[in-house]
Amino acid sequence: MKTDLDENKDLSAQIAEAIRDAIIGGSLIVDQRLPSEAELCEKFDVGRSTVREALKRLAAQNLIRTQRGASGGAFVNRMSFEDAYDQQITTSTLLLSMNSVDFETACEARYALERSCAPLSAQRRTPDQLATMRAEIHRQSQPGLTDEAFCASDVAFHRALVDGAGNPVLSYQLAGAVEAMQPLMNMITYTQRDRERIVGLHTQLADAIEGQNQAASVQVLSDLEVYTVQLAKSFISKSAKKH
Amino acid sequence: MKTDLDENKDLSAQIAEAIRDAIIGGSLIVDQRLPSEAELCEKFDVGRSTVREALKRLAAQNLIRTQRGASGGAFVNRMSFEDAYDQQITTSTLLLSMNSVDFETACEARYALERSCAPLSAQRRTPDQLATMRAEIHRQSQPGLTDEAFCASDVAFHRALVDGAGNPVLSYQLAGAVEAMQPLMNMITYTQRDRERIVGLHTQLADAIEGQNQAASVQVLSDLEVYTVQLAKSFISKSAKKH
DNA sequence: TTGCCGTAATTGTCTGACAATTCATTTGCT
DNA sequence: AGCAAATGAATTGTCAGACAATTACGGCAA
Repeated sequence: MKTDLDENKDLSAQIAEAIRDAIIGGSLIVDQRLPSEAELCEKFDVGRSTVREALKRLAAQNLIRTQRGASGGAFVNRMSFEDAYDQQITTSTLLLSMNSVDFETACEARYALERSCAPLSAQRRTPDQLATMRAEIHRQSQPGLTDEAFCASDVAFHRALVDGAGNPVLSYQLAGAVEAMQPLMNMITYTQRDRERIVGLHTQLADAIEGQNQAASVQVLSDLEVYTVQLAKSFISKSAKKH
Repeated sequence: MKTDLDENKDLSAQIAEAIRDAIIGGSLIVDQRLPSEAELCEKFDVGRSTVREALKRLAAQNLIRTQRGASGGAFVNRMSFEDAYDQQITTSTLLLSMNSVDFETACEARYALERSCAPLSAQRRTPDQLATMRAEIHRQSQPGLTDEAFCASDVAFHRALVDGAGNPVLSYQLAGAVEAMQPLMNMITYTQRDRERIVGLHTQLADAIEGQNQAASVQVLSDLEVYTVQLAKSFISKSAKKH
């Protein structure tokens, strides 16, 4: 564990970085116990609050967990796929909302990534995943569904598609792209006709996946992208007219 | 800013979450100043150390920055693409190293994602990005290059390819996939013959991108994936034999 | 053997103090 | 008047000490 420092930053940031490097570099193994706060105080020659702030920084990144009591302490956390999903979604969402990424750019990225999963999903999707897709399509056809619920179902549908590729690394990478778009999609109001069209495309997609037709699955996703962009454009021009 | 709490967690975690939600939800705008630590103490009715630990958690996620002095304080940070890159890479690296994701799975994800960028890159790559690709190919041909430097150049080459798509969201998403693979790739030793083969494929890829040949660029990436997996397999069996 | 209790270790929280930094204001000198 | 230096106030950074809460462990008694 390195104990030297980068100048001009908080002590707590320097200490957090040193420990972080030790974890990433492998000198601290998963589930290994870090020295107690008191020991870290001595080691780095700082007060306890400084050490604690450093540990909280690491905890915020899911790098460690803490436990109270005797034989408690801070332990190196195994980075779970679930934790990684969450971080990725938070980061992606903020990135899209705070950098005024235009809808088209985000949409292009999302569908490009999704198209990379489609062929794999056509090969490998489980019956369960296929059933999820069908169930979400059914939900999307229900009249009286709020726009928000429609969007949520849309996300669930695409999640199932992505998970169908059976590659957890892909699922993780895609989580951000798909979920982070939801706030943007939520701003759109869907007419009955829009929904019918989307449900139609989703059905085509599910059919392609069920029939293991890779080319068709990719093609439908492209169609869906075109339609989504068109929807967003007409929605934007409509709300511009109201002004 | 919500002040209610989820039970059974640290106070500092609850407070951090409340503020985080406020930022994500938009009640706190970019560059807006948070209340001072003293004010937050009153607002949440906790001690100063608790508030500080909460703020450090947020700082660790690049959600806020702090400044000392009068008219200092904590300010909502604009999530930059650069910050997001870094977080992505750290998370992805830990995910791969701590979950014993097998090489083939990681590789499949990486090339699937990269193939989704290739057609766009063929359309839009700037001369500058093309020049970067050529330069890295040249570097990779140099004899006497260490394996590590060869890998680093490989990453730079693929980064240029991905950036060629001209979609910052894609670049951000891909950063993790490409860079997080590097530690895994670094474990492989490349013979002269291996390098020649890889340089050959890189050249084909650069040619396809230069000639705006989308289909070819995708095909070369598939070839590269097959070859990489084969390399890794033979390397693994070799090091198994040594045991 | 089993259950209870006390002790020690460790993190969680609070309080108070001082240092360091930054900005605004005032003071003093020319 | 104008400018420079000193002063003061607000704020975060760090430290020290105390106590609470939680947990593991060992000893003791029924």
